[in-house]
Amino acid sequence: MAVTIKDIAKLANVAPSTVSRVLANNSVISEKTKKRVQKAIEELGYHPNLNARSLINQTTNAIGIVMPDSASKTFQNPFFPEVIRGISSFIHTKEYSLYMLTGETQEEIYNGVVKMVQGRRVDGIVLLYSRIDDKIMHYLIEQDFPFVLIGKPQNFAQEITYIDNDNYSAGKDAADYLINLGHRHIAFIGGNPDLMVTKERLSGFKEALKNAGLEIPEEYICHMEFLQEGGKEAVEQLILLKQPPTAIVVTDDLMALGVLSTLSEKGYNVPDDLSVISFNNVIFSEISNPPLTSVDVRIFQLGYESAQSLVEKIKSPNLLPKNIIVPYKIVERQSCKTPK
Amino acid sequence: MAVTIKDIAKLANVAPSTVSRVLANNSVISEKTKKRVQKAIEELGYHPNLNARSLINQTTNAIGIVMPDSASKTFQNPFFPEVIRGISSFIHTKEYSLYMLTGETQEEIYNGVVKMVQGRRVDGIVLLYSRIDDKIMHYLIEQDFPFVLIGKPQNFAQEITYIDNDNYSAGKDAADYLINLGHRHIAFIGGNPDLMVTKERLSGFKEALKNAGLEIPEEYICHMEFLQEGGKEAVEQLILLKQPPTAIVVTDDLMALGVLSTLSEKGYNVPDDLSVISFNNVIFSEISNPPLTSVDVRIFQLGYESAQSLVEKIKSPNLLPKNIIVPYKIVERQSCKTPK
DNA sequence: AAATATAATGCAATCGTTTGCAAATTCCAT
DNA sequence: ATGGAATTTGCAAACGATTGCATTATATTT
Repeated sequence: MAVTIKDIAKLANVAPSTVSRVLANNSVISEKTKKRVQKAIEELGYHPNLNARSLINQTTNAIGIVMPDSASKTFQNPFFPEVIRGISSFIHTKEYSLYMLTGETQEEIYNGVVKMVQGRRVDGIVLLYSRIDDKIMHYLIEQDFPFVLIGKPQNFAQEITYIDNDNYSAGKDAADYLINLGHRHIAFIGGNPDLMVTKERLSGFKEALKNAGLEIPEEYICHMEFLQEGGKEAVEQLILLKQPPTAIVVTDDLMALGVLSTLSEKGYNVPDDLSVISFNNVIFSEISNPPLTSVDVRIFQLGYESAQSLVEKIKSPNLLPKNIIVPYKIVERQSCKTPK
Repeated sequence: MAVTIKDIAKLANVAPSTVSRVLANNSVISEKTKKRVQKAIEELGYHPNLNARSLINQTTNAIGIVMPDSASKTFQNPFFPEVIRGISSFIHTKEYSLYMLTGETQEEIYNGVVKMVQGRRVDGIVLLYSRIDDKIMHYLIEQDFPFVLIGKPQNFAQEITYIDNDNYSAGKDAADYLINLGHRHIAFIGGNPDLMVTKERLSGFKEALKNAGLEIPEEYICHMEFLQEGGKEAVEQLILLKQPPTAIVVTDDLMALGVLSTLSEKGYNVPDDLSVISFNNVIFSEISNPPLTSVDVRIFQLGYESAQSLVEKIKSPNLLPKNIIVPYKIVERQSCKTPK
């Protein structure tokens, strides 16, 4: 049987309440008994039962992180370890711990979230994605449960604390980058169109082309899975067009990898025959062949800041929502070039 | 205020104990009241408070996963997301949830572990690494707390449930692979020498060279960080030797990446000037330049099986320990070749 | 030494469940 | 109708902490 506060009390010859107070470093306890109790704690190797504590305090000192659905696929994307790293890094300074929720379907995750929330397992939640019309987000709002969003919410932007890049501008900049290189036929390969990132980057992309007076044939816009295979499929379609693009904006490095390898299989050279720019600048974008020009969105910082905002929000629930926009930067490598 | 079992009881006009029993689907409750209670639960959107439950049941339905120290670095290695994916995938079928523990120093993690364990936050733990003389493992053994190890324990192998590859043989096979290609000067770049993986792969490596009657100059054995930089440093030392190796065994793909890029910086061609074989076969090993010949250790399966063993162990604590050896396979790509 | 003020401790209720046991209800046979 | 068994339900004590309030011990003043 585990050692409880009562055991300490008995050993130190005080009441449990006294022990509790020395644990809380309550100043009302005399130095003498404080010492005595601490010795007992030391001796028995006591550690408070966190469940009991949570029960009475209505607080857990844990935060939950919710991954997008089909975790089994999505976790392959180095984006996620990197955000988590950022989150971890912050919460560690605040003595919070980390609950992780994954799942294959949205339904499964939704159930996990209500269990977490109503079961009082965590004090707050960070959503690692922003999906259009997301049931989970609605639920959290309705429950008035502390949460922050990595990404931009579709609605209620004023009422939600979120951490994001300016993905619209980033999409625009990426496209402009290619336009400035002289490209006139630029395609877009995006991930799940229900995700706000995809949407935003796409509208930025379109805006840039429009400003430059360029056409956007419908077939130039593809939406695929956020994985290598997604990139592969998209490329296979694009190169069959009568007027294939000379450049592609890809919304995710992992997809870009698929693009690259498929292109090389089919005998195309990047960047000589086709330029590719992508997003996230994850660890392997510099080691691909050729190294990818990619928009660095500072994933770690997204994670770190989101955790920070969440903890703030937990501590002061009626703080006003805030939005943090993390800067991005195009890091140029060797996958883009002026077209022939 | 959250809705509790008492609210349900009041609404359904029964005692809390009755509600509890229908929740547990206790057969002693009549169909009629069961229906009534369920309706009330539905109506108020009740979900049990998990802390209260844990407190009385002495069980949490959560497992903890413990990362190696310096999480901020180590998490960059795709090995970890992939094990976690395996773990997640299993525990999801069992309605367990996931606690994640990271930290910069071993001390920090140790404290996290005792907090988790004594604080009764989790029912069991999976250690994602095996370190020589690991304080945390000793603690878990001493506390008789359910845990499993990914990797091979240094001692007590009989008393600990662990999931591992046969890293000794894998190291041997990797070296033999190079030997069979005709290499006579083979170096070894390993990660932290305190980790059992490193140790085992190294002894396999040595055995192979010994059997082939090859020398192993001391400078041929390097121990570095499990990161790209580690690979970089090692290479810089190796190429300065009067007799530089013609092939290298690297114990981790990420390090191998550093090896590859450094080699190419210095004007060496892989595999023409130097062969490289590494371990883990993580996602990017096929997209590096050149694609890496790597020993696939089935990371996902390591995770999946470990979770399964842990849950078994939690449910039947006096089950005998067992060891699961997951098969590995060398997947040949383009980083190895017969020396000139 | 008594009265009062102050500091230190303890009592007991509480958080939201579960569960052994007692009490109440229903059922059936007489 | 009545007794007794079988079926349902409720009471109350846990689980291990925290905390407002009462109480006791100590210090201060007269």
